[in-house]
Amino acid sequence: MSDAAATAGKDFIRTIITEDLAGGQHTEIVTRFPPEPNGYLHIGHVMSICLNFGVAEEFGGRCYLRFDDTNPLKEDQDFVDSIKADVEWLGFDWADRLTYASDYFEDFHACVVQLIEAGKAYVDSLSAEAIREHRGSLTEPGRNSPYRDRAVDENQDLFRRMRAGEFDDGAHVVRAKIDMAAPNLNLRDPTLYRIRKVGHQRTGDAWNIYPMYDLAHTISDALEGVTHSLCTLEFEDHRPLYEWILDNLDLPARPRQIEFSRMNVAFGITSKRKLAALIGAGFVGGWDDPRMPTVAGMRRRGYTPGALRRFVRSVGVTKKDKIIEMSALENAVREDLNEHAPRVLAVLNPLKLVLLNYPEGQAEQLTAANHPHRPELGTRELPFARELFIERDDFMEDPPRKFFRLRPGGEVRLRYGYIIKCVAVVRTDDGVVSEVHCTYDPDTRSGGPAAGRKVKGTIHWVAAEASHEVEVRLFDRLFLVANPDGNRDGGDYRDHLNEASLRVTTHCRVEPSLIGAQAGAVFQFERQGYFIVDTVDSVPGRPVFNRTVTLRDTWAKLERAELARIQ
RNA sequence: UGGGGCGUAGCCAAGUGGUAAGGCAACGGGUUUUGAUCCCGUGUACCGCAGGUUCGAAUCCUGCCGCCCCAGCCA
Repeated sequence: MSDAAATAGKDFIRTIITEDLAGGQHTEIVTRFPPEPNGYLHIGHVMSICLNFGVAEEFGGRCYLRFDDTNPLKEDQDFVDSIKADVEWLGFDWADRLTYASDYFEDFHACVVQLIEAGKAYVDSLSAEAIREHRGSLTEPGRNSPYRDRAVDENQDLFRRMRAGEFDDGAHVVRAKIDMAAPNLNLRDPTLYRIRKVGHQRTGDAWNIYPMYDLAHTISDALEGVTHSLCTLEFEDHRPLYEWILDNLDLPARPRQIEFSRMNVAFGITSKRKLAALIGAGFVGGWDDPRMPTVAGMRRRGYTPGALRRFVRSVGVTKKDKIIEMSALENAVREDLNEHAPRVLAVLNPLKLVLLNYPEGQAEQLTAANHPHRPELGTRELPFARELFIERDDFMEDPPRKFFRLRPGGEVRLRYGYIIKCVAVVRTDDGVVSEVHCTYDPDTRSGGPAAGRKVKGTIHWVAAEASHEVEVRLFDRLFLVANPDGNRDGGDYRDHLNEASLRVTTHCRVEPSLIGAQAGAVFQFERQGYFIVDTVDSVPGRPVFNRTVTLRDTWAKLERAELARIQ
């Protein structure tokens, strides 16, 4: 168990489960994660996955991965595959508990036959519009359908013929007979089955009718022996219907539905429809675009399962609407990556640096640690030479106060190498600095006689010859406002798109050890951030890097504060 | 104006009658050949508001206010 898990405390759901176990209501806990295969999993789903699989793990129970495939119009096998891959990647194991609501189509059908027999369900032949009119409104009760009191035999016959495909879509529907005046709209004779003469990705042409969510979900839970059916707040209103179904059918178990609030992360959206629209409009490259809040996107971005699980754990489970600040997610990512990512030297925006007193043609290898706190991760050799590249941002001709990187006449240490002093600047015709000339102090090499000499700053570098040019992609938030989904002022989420969310740089320079990096490998580019070798666009010998997240940057913060002060 | 939920610091979140944990953020400081990491330290949160019960209430009662969800043959 991680530290985060240990300090997270118990949420109300785990408290209920603990009590149910202690009180003998259950001897084993069974949960399920029931996605509809109609889109990619996103950060919000991660919460539900971690809760359901996590609870099963912690209490020694079982968790089903069940696809809620009751609407063949919207669902697709591709999504099934991506969801399985995502859950697995997050580190959860459903073992032999991979199921589909469609596995139970025959059971749902039998249940409805049973309800009809008991006079608790009927075939309605009103049109969809008429049913809507009869439903009433939030403040007015509904009216009974003229078909509500059809004879049991007629209902059975009609339902049989619906299944047989004798009617067109929309001709009939079967409804639960509950109460058209119920204040809870879900109880105003909810639809249980509808005709849809379309093939299903798993059952083919076997069915002409398909069950609705409430029926399918409740019965599936019961058939699988689910003890705690955990879902999000918007289903709270459905609980009375969930219980009505349980009460009126002869089922092998009685699950309890418990609702918790969804998790939203600021500056993002999780609506599948809107995410799909971003792809459709070409604003992002696909479901796995590293800027997407999808599991696939975050994976490609370099977020790790450990980071995501840590994050979810730190947020907690409650019933309060929440929008978590990005910093909380980034903190979890940094915590995880800091521990695991090997350090490496790379220059994002190169500026040529020449060591005037370093012998022409000389070259040497400097030893660098792969991780500052984990010596067992070893060291590597860094080629050093007369001509180097440093980060353009690490040199300023006329720096502000407290800038302790390189400046004319100033000294700085080259990471793992020597202390150097800037003696001259070369510029192009239009005045931009093209080269920095320095001298180095041979005694200050790491491990050398004057290695202990203190200078204010240390900067990273790469040898000019013995380094490689690579493409690096820098990402920023997709939206400019914290709650783009909220459209408080009638605005649309599309009005808030961050046009600068992707920056591609092709002239970055990395140390030679990186050239053979495997796709998916993660590194810390010292002083800059964490990067992953892109799994889609990298080719052997030519890695493309995605920046997962920057390092914390107190200098940038100082600069911003200073800027704010001046203005 | 029907029903269902929720309201503890900027964002999360403990707490369930005995006088407000923790994390993130922010702000100081120490260590540091990553301005990273690590380590210290800093918050009067009128516990949505107003009444009430009680020796004592974030916790119990009443009223009010604010926010979210529901009128798919979607899930």
